[in-house]
Amino acid sequence: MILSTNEPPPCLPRAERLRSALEQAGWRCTRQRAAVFDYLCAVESHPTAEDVYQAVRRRLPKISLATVYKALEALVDSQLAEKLTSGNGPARFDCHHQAHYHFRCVDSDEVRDLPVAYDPQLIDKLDPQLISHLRQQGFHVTGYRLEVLGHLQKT
Amino acid sequence: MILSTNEPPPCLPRAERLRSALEQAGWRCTRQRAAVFDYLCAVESHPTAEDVYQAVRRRLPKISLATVYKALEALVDSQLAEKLTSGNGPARFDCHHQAHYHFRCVDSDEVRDLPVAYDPQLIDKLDPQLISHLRQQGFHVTGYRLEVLGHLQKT
DNA sequence: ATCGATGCAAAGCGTTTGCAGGGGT
DNA sequence: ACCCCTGCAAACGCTTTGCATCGAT
Repeated sequence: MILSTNEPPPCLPRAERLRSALEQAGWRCTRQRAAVFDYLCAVESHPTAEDVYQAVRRRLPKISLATVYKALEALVDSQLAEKLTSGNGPARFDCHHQAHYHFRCVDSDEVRDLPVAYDPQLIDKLDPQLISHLRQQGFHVTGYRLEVLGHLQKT
Repeated sequence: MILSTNEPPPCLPRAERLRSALEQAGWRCTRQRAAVFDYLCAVESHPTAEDVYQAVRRRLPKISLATVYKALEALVDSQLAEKLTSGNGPARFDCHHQAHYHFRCVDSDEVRDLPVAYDPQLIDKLDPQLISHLRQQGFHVTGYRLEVLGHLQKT
């Protein structure tokens, strides 16, 4: 969430946050996973697994695409990253751990974060009875996902 | 949109609506496409291409899966159906032409329509300046997509 | 009669898996 | 030393494509 300024500051440096989150989820902290995480944190866009592979290869020339996929899986499982599958093409990955919204280009499938505060109550605002109404029908609501769609001018 | 009662009544019977929409988009109206459309309109759930194939096969035993994919493409292109790609598995298809929201089961990837009125102004309500702000940065907003996430109890 | 649509099979793309060897704890 | 992780290649699931034939207009 870009504009949000009242969030707690990151208590741990990135490397420590990575290690503790991975280990808490039962994964080891390896060079490959650190390189994938560093790249994800460094870019504005939300790259595909192939994008990550091409970038990380410059630092670790022997890394394989399968390892990138497994590193991304470990990061997602450790809640350090999110997997975005709404488009037609390959999945995209996002390391911003605060809940937030996305803009998606319907032409290129590119994704960007939106500079708008995330509203945890949005579903209730649509219809205050929706969540309890759904629960009665066997739907247990855990969250929601909002994507703004449109065209992103190529520059 | 299940609960919406103030929408215009369908002016044309389903078969005519199908034919005119397909032809307007430059597609022919064939038995296979009609069978796919009829099935999509008949079910509550949002089936995958494979689901459609298995169902339509009972009416047209010689239809192929490739034809189902091409029929679905024609229906989507003719605005008679929508392709839902947000999950991890195969795409799902939806023939309800009114804009609406979905519930998605994070376990099974099943999708259902939500009985809540679609709000065209929702993005403005999040932040009245968001759309013009995005336009200044080269993002041209055309719409949005909202999915409620949760668990759907198996019955 | 024309030209798009069908059905079949093969290829395509993104992703996952099996496995032998390597590296983190 | 243990066991997880890596890198390679092969398999996988979903979707698209090439092509000869069929069928809608």
